[in-house]
Amino acid sequence: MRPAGQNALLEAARQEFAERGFGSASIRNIAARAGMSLSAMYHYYSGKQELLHALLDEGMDRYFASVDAELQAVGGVDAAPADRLGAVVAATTRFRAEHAARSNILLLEERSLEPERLERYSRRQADATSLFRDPIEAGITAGEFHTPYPDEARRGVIAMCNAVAQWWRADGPLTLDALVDRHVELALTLVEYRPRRSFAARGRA
Amino acid sequence: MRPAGQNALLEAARQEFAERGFGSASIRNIAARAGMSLSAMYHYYSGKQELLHALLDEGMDRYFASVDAELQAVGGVDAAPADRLGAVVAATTRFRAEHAARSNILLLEERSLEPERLERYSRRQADATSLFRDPIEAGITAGEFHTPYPDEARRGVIAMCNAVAQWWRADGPLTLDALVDRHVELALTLVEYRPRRSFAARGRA
DNA sequence: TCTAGCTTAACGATCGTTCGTGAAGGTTGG
DNA sequence: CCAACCTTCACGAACGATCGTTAAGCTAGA
Repeated sequence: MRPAGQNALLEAARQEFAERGFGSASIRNIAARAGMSLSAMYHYYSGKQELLHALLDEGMDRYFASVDAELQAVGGVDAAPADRLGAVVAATTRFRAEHAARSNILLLEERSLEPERLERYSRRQADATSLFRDPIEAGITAGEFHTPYPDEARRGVIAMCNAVAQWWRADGPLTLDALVDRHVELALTLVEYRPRRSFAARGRA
Repeated sequence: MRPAGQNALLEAARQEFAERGFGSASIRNIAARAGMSLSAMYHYYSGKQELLHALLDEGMDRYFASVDAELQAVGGVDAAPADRLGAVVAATTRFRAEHAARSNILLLEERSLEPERLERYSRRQADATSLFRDPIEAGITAGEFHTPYPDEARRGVIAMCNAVAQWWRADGPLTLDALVDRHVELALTLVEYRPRRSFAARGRA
């Protein structure tokens, strides 16, 4: 369990970074938002960079946890490719919407990381990419996805999900549940999902 | 025609903003990159904000010019919806790739604009959105696009195109021409483009 | 007594901006 | 023709403010 002060600090930094961007954010504002003095912040984090690093790490942890949970819910790695891709798209869309500030920092502030920290972050980002790549390739191998461009389709699906953090609003006309469903459908459309017909088609009209 | 010093200034600011972000960018660095003193910069632009504003305006001008040219090439507003959407997707993809720095500033630095300048920018952004919306709705009306979710499909297409500015590299494995073709195909897949069969199908096998 | 948690005060650096100056060049009035 | 004047473009120096960071010390609980 994290100390309460540390949580307040992370939350304050998240808001400040998301609103102004890392460069324009001031650690004095962050400390004030967290209800503590500037130097108290230094008791928990050794500087502005480490604050960003902690935010990115924590955001990644949460994201992977969300996707893993959704993947397990549909049966894990043994599930059908369409179900796995659907789970990843659903979890990602939901995460971008429910954690917009977190997501925007993850997506936009990569360039503010110092080189050695960027390396670690890039590794985790590659892991996130393969969450989409694996089921798409499995679907193509299984003959259920027919897109001729799996790489570009994957990038398209990821971009569609990520963009949610920038436009979706809880008080908007579209509920999150509806959006998630539509994104799953659109993703399957993009990879040209057409399930193989069973040789013994049962109960046809 | 813009003075040479002004062009050098815009180019320098574009690089600096794209690399570090508006907040972390220093106008001293920008002036140095442009090969002039800090005060000389103030002769052309009244401050950091106006530099950003000029960049965004110039970027928007160029983007609309690119799309308009591509639209005219396929026949303008009278062209078939699929051709119009294809033209917009092609022009946008190409612009994001060929003007990555410009595009990233357009896409990421909106939040650094002061309120009154943001208003103008948002208006132009809405115009850009309707470049995609109009042909998609025309395609649905014409019975050629069958997606049940035109709004989300539009957002997906736009996000796919925009993401190009963040990942495509000229020295990568994928040529720009090939990427443009694939994006057009993927966009038409996403809106579920299925051209109406002619009542008088000619020359069928 | 020790330490975790927090304070105020201050450091040097850099920030965006402003000021005063002046060289160069064209324009105008006599 | 010349002198006065204006505009354009550029410079170095300095402004006050804010930046990230550090130092030294206080306080309460174990």
